[in-house]
Amino acid sequence: MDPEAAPPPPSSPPLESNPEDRVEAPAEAGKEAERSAEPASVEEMNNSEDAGDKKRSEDGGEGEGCRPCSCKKSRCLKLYCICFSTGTYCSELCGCQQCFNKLTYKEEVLSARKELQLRNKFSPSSKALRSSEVGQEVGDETKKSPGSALVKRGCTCKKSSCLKKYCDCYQSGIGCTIYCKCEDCKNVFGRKEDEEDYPIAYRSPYSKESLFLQDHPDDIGGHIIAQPLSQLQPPPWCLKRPVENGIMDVPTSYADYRYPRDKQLQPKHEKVYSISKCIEVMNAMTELSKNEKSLAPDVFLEPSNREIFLSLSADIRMMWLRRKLQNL
DNA sequence: GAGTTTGAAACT
DNA sequence: CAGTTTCAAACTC
Repeated sequence: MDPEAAPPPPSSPPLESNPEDRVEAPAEAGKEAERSAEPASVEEMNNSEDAGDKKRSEDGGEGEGCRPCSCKKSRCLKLYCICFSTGTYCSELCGCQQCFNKLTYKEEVLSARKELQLRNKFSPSSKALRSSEVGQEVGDETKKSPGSALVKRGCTCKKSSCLKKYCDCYQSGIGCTIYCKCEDCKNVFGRKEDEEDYPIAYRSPYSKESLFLQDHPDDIGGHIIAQPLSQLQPPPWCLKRPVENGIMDVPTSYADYRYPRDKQLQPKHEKVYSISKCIEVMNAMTELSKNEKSLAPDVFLEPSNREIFLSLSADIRMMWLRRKLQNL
């Protein structure tokens, strides 16, 4: 068979069905009201919806929040498809071909999901975590703790040393864990082998025994939560309580966190939230004027300011810093 | 942009 | 369950 040659919409079940089975109009044809006219064929559909000149913007469409895919052969009905794997429909942002992961083909999509669920495959994969929104449309299971799904699955990198985006953990900005089966792991966000080596401040607050077994609002399953190095942000759980005298307090809810407090942070804090790092990040903020940049170091004299500054997301960071500058 | 590499998913 | 193939994304040139 030639999947390139206008393969039919998948009959039920779509995933393993014979692609040569020609399928008539999509079952959810009624929903086609959204469109002015239903394409007569897949090819037409793709021509109309997946045209090469389609715009890729940050959001929009049915698959809002879905990271655009560009599947060619999977018809976006397999886990290869990032949109499908995250439980979202493909959108006009996607560059996929022969896509059936659309509301138009809801039945096919649901059928594909169901089949995977039967095989216990349709839980949010690591890919789901790459998406800005997870579990928009998938089952409750997905919504519960998507992060833990990644954690419990872990990565199995062999050649990338968990230093490239091939690694799900790395791509998600989290460290590898005991659940990972990676080889030669050098994940900069934390490594499974030598947990003792990476900064305590960057470790999960969970004890190893209880790791992944607890739910927490910010939990992504006990993984070390971190941002890409370029952003130099500490894990969010470090920010649960304000910094006092340069020592980051441990959240009360993490009372069972076993790492002794005296080992925590005092020296690490200075290192992680150093003035130089703040300035480094600030220098990259092109929107800041020279005048603002000259004043900002005064804000960074305060350790708590440094921590807040480095912890904030880029857009908020700017607002926060400007407010601080005004208050100087 | 084309070709290669990589790891996950699918298949046998 | 292990090995192989397929797939799409990441990466390199």
